[in-house]
Amino acid sequence: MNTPSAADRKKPHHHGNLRSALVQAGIDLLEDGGLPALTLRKCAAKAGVSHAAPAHHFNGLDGLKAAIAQEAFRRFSASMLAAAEAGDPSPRGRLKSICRGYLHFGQAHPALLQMIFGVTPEEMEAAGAASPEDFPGDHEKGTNAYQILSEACAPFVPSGTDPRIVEIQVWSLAHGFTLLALPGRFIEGGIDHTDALFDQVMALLHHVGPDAASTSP
Amino acid sequence: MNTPSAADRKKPHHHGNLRSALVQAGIDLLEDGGLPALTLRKCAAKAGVSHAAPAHHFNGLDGLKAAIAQEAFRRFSASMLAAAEAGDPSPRGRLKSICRGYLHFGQAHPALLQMIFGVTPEEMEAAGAASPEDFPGDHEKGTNAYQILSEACAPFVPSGTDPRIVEIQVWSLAHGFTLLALPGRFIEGGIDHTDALFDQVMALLHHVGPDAASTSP
DNA sequence: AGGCAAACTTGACACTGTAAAGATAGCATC
DNA sequence: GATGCTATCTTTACAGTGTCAAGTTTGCCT
Repeated sequence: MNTPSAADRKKPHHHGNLRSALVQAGIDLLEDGGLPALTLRKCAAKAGVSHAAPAHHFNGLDGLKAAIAQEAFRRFSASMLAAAEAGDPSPRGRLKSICRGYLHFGQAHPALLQMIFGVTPEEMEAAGAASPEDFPGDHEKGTNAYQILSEACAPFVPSGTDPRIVEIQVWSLAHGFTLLALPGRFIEGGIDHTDALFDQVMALLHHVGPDAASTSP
Repeated sequence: MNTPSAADRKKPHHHGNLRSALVQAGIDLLEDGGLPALTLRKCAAKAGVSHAAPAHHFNGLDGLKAAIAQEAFRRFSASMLAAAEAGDPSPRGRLKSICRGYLHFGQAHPALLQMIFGVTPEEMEAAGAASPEDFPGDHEKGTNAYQILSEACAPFVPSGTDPRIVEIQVWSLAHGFTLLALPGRFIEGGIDHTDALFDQVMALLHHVGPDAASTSP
């Protein structure tokens, strides 16, 4: 009662609901301007409130960053899920689609990806989460990015082995390539060229799983 | 004249050579305290000079960050080279040693790795380099990290294919895992546990090479 | 109606990067 | 050797940042 279930819909007095407005403002700032453009005061200005208002909704700048990372993670998960359901429904096709979605999200929203995977322990603590596990919310349905990946990897896990091995193989490959191919970074070339290279690199996954070399995609 | 061969030993008047002292101070700051602890003024204080001194040696904060990234890249390369020469000299052993060196450098110096691969175009421009290619210096010998990796990958490149495919496969896998296994991030467990997991994940590389890449897509 | 807590605002402070102008030291030239 | 010159630093100042403490408003609850 005194604490109205925290994550419940709050009905703030002045502003409709500042919290999500500030998060969206922060994402906007972030998308054009990168990390250094994300500022408490600019977010406040963009939302039309005083410069100290964000500090009450989030636990300082770290809290805002964590909240933005959570929202970005939500969009990231949705993006991968959409890519999975739009592509080849076969197990291998689904896995490829997810990895492709991973890459494309990174190309389209580099700052958000940086936010998701660059969140520091202090920022997570500022958001109220102690361990990285329970941090990115959305444990409920299959909307968590790691759950999506995990389920897509399941058909390729050899019986009797730890599923996390295959998962991390896939995850590392997609994550590493996506980061290296970020605009202006270490892998040059346009998006189309990067896409072709990505396919060739991801061919390594043909050898993942029990029926590895035998099945043809 | 105006630029006395740039990288040459300068003989500053007051301080021995401030430039490298500032870079080292920045690395120290970075190693304990992370990115937000890296500050022009703190570097200056640590080097015993005025707070505005660094701005003349580097092109503002971006230039200092770029210089630190270059030095970190140099150490990173040396670390991988040392790991390669200390381990199994067989082609596959050498490749594994390099990847292991990649991981261990990330565990030991997370902030430096973040610096190396997080350097932005603006920072590179502030350092005088226009494209990411010519940025991290040390093109001369085999001391460049990418050259080291490239040479280690060479035995596994199928004849007639682009060497960069295998290189990026290996690079993405090692890079992705290293970043995900950074302390306090997404892959939990102690260093020993992480090492074991790393070996299992890197087993994917058993399928890299001429016979592997011949599979039809 | 009265109080009360949450949602903001206002004002201040320490710290940051950056720029302009002044001091200092080594070097070259005459 | 004296003179000037240039790079190296220092000093001073300023705009912008996050954060804290206090005040003000607003809506809800008793």
